[in-house]
Amino acid sequence: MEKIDLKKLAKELNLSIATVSKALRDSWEIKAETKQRVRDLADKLNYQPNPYASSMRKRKSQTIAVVIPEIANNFFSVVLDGIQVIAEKKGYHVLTYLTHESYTNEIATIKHLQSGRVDGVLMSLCSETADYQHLIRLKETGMPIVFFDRIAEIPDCPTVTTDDYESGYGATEHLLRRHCKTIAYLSLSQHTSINRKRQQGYMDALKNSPAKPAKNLAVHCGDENGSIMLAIKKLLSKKNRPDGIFASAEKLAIATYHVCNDLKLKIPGDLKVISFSNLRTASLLNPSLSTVTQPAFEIGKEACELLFRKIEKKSNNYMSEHLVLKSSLIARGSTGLDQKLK
Amino acid sequence: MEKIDLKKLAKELNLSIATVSKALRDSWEIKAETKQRVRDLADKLNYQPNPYASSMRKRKSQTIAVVIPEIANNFFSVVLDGIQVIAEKKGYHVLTYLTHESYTNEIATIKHLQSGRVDGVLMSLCSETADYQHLIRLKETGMPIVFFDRIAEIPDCPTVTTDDYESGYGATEHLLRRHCKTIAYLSLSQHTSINRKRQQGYMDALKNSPAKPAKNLAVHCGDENGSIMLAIKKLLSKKNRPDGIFASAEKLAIATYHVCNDLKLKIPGDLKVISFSNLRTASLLNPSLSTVTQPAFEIGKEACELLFRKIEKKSNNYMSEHLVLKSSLIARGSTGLDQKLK
DNA sequence: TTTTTCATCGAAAACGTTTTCGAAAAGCAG
DNA sequence: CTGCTTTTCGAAAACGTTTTCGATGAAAAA
Repeated sequence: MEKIDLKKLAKELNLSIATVSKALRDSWEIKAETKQRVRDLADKLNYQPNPYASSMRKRKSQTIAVVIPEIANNFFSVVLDGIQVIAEKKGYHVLTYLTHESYTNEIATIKHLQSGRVDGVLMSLCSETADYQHLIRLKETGMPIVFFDRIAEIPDCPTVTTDDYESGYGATEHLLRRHCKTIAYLSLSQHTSINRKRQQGYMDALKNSPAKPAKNLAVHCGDENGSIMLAIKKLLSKKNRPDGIFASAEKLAIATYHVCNDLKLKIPGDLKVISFSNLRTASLLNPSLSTVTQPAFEIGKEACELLFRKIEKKSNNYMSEHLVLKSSLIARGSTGLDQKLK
Repeated sequence: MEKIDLKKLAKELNLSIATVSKALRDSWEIKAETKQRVRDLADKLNYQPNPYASSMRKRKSQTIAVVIPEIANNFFSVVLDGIQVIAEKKGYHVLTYLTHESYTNEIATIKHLQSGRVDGVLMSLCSETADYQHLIRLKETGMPIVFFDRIAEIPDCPTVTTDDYESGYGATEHLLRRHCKTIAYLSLSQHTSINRKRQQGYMDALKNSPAKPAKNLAVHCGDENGSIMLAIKKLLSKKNRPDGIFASAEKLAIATYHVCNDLKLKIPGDLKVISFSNLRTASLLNPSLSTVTQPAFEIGKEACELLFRKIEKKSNNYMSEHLVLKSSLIARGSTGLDQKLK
């Protein structure tokens, strides 16, 4: 089964390579009968054009890159699903790169992306990233970039986010309404854009509360399981431990559940918990987990569509678009009324 | 920021393109001093070789494809993680394609892969696939293919699987030991390789049981949530409904939990449940879910390493490798003793 | 000195497309 | 029949690399 290319088709048909090429892309220069002959043989021999030769000549790769911190994560995997759906519809191919929350990985990946391997980049920053120089350089090469969720504040870069400030405010307010007196805010890193907004929402909700809780407790736990468990265990072992936790990432809530099991703390009796999460099993947990759920699939789709708009006509790259989708707060057992007495 | 290529470097350095190219790949033909000059300028101008030009000339794309049914799935996303880790280590790029459990999608994707876009393919079949002609054709073009989990029985194709028969046997045995009298087996599709083996294990375990349950109940639920819920609800509404369920996919167990909530059935009191699953929150569910857990990350890594062995030396493609990893059965609350009386 | 070897580099072909431009043939009007 | 347009096709350049092979000059051997 030898590789079949334009030259072979041309020889077989007694045509030139140019004619075969044009026939296959349905050019008006070629008469209908010839087109049919070419297509028939191409189908018969199962001709598949070499995408790299085509990319080189057209200077378009029909490929986009998705750069994300991790893939084994309910949020990112669903976002990727949304991206794939749109990309496939457009006939584009998707290269994924994982930074594993490492800044140096992110830099290396971004640097490589200058090579022309892709026509555009969809990206969510890693938790360590505090400097955007590498991204600015990439952007200056003319590469279309769309950020989602963990965005970089770069001029003229479209973004797709959720209403993080409002969600943070709402989640905190929810805990306050459930009579929490001391509410801790848990995050992976203080560097990310989403953390800044969610934490600000948390702080403002506390400030505006009539109860006026004394202080605000923001704990940045790092992104590895070990440090997370340690930080939470330390937090919940203090004499005046919080009675409410607002986790800004799913794994923080999971860790909180485990720590509570260890420390024999009852949720929601001793501690109420609400978390940003896309867990499909949130309602089946013990107790069911109150969540702020982001529309991950839509985020992926919207970000991808925004990217294609950038790719297809660079004209409007002076007006940048910032799409903000709404998360939904779903109250469940983990912030329910005290069940200790049951 | 204009694109910088070999020609620009060559002109700047008063060298030929050939020399610059060879210097950058550290050829022995070029003297050390020249190499240094070239590298310095390349670094300074942030030169990134065009991968498509390189791919064309070398007839190697440094890219592999991963074809999977879905990505928003704990198992497949972790497998992908393992794949990415190995691929990145090898300097390879990863294209992912989702079939969304559709046979026609799978065919279209596989057909496109004949184009030379990738050097190898990692694949898990979609649930509808019962015919392997498209895969055989791809293989006959010389494309290295490694199957994992849902494999195709094709001669000389390496596979990475788990001990599905033994796990199916073990899970069923576990339910029997927990005094289940009527055990149902739930699957998405009867076509997949894993289903055949797991179901065989289930049936053999029933046959070898001293209690000798009357019949075996295998229910193929389809892969969409609607049909799954319907099938399970129907199963659990029968007069002589089963008192044990062995789910061969995570989403089947989730659906079972929801149906039990609807029908006011208690797990494990009225119904014991064990499931193939990679849920990280299995232990936090209500009740905690007994699982057969596959080593997803290792599956991804091993499959990818197998693929690279195929890519790097085609010599040993007569001896095919079939790797079988062990799943682990973790007994939890959902198959615990009757708690109805508590 | 002449011949051989070695070290270093460049010219050019090749990878498989796409596209520009010109050529040939055919149709048409005058 | 002549001049013009239209239709249909092919030659060749280009995309940015890699690699083969030959050229050059200098050093080593004769």
